[in-house]
Amino acid sequence: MSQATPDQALAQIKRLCSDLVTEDELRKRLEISAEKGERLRVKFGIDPTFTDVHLGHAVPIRLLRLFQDLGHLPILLLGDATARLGDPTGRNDQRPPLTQEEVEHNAATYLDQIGQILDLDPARCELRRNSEWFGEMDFFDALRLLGRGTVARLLERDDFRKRMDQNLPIHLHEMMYPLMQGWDSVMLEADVELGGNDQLFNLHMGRLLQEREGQRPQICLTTPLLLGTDGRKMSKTYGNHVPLNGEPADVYGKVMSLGDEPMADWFRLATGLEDAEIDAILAGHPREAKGRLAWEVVAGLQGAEVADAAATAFTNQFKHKQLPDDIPEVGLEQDTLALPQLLKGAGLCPSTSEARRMIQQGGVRIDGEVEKDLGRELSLPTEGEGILIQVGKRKFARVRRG
RNA sequence: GGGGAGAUACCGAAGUGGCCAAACGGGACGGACUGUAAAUCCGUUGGCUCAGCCUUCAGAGGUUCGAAUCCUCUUCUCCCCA
Repeated sequence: MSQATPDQALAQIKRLCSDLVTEDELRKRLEISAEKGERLRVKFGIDPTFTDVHLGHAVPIRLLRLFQDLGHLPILLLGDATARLGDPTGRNDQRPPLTQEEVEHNAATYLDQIGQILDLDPARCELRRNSEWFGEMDFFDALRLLGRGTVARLLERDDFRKRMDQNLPIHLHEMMYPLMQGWDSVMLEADVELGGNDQLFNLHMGRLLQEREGQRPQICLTTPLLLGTDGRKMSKTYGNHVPLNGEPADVYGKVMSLGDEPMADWFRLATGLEDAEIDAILAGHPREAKGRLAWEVVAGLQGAEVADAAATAFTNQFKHKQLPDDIPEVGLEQDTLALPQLLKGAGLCPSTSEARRMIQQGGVRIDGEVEKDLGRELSLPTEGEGILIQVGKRKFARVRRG
């Protein structure tokens, strides 16, 4: 058990919270836990429907970590059963159902990434899968569970409501999700369930079902949404996410491409810094603050050394306009070829049309010199480092024959 | 089972016989500037052997000199009624 008093713990938890149902219940349960020396069972579920976990997903995981540090028991629930049905959240389209193999693969990848934040030691964390109980359920059990919900109640859910308004499809099995998620809480006898901002409804369902089963209803905690680099909700579909397993340089760069306004949120939700320190940083120069933010994010995932290296590389490349250290080398089969073809062949542009645009807009450099001639023919050297080609500020390659 | 509405490029959304490779907004990309891959401004945003050509507006046919636009069938979605 940690040294924090229940009140201190509550304050730390609330700092990362958007909704808390209810604060009184949580306080009481923290007090009882402290008295009896019992760990609270804190559930967080994640459906292994795709492979990348991003910084937005990390917010509830950080909160889970906080509970762990406060001496409670995180229960990481892999929704392998729910994942196999397809995931209705996020986008308005349902995701295709996955095979068991895909689910297993995703689950393994998830654990790797989550392990960067949470201590997965079995003594400190319970790892469960909801196929444990859903795998055993027969159709009649399922119907009984479905009977616990009503259409009107389900339509209260924001996501469903919106789709109704936009005349978008809602599939029948999607109605199962809140119920399944709620049933997970029953089976796990959760004291607390965490989730993103959009999960509040599903979390409530857990309370409801637990009450009906004669359990103490869980406390629902949602974390604020971390916005993506473009200010919209962070999502892989928008391409505005920062993947937890991304290249350090890429993660660092993505954080640097953030606007100034969202920095405060990012500091609070994506780093482990204290409020006072964050305020001090934000009071300084925005450029320095963002650099610190990027450093903290990378360091939090990969450690201080990696973060230092990423910071140095970034400064060199963008402030001092130096070449990056690791420029990919590409070998092409032709002796000579026109510039647009070369850019495409080297993988610097997806099409020759795109390549031509880049050239015309002055975004292409050959050995450091801007080249605007579309018809420029280049002969590739067979030896040595090759021709240095640069497209925009971020794409580099050394090209030679091979 | 009946009636109605709809499917447009990465996303949202115009267009309803030629002036449409398709307005506009977002995103993305390039350039300038800078405090950074911030902000702002300018530009680009189907492909190609690129002043020309080729393939796109859910899919398949058809009408027409000419179709994203009209007709038929198919697939999918939404609404109303039963």
